[in-house]
Amino acid sequence: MAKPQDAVRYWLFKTEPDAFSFDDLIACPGHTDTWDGIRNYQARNFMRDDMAVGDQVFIYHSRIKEPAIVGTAEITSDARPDETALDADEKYFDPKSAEKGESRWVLRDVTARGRLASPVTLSSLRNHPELAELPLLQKGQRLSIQPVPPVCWQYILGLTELRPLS
DNA sequence: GCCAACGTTGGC
DNA sequence: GCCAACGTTGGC
Repeated sequence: MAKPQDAVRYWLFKTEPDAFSFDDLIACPGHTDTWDGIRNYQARNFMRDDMAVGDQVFIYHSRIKEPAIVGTAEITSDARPDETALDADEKYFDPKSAEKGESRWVLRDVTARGRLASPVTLSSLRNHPELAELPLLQKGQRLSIQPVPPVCWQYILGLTELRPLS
């Protein structure tokens, strides 16, 4: 019997598609890119401490007319320092990290795995009492990286077809 | 574009 | 260490 810490975990990553969309991730070599720019301690701690290679991720498009989960991805690297925090030309430059010469933020590689046949919108998620525990649906939450309870992961995948990428 | 919710900063 | 001011997020 697998120990709990060996279990695959599930996550939800938000992104604003105008800045970086699921299709942008797919367009990367090997469907893989670094998930950088996380500048919130709780989100960082999830990424640094609680994820493992092989964990599964919903990619969620935020700040658009119909926010929605659009695809899945997989964590494909360990955490490493997010050096974009040290570069004053970067959007997510962090003066405090630069001052120390050491980034306090981390990133991981993420690889796109499958596209949802139809996006599962935020408003549709709210229609399912089975998803009451999903952090995304809690009032006032705005973490860009959130855990997804395994039961919710399975339930959401049951709402539409997942088409694996070649 | 508005604004509620929430996180961070910095003076004291 | 408190907390007011400020900045950001993200649904609507």
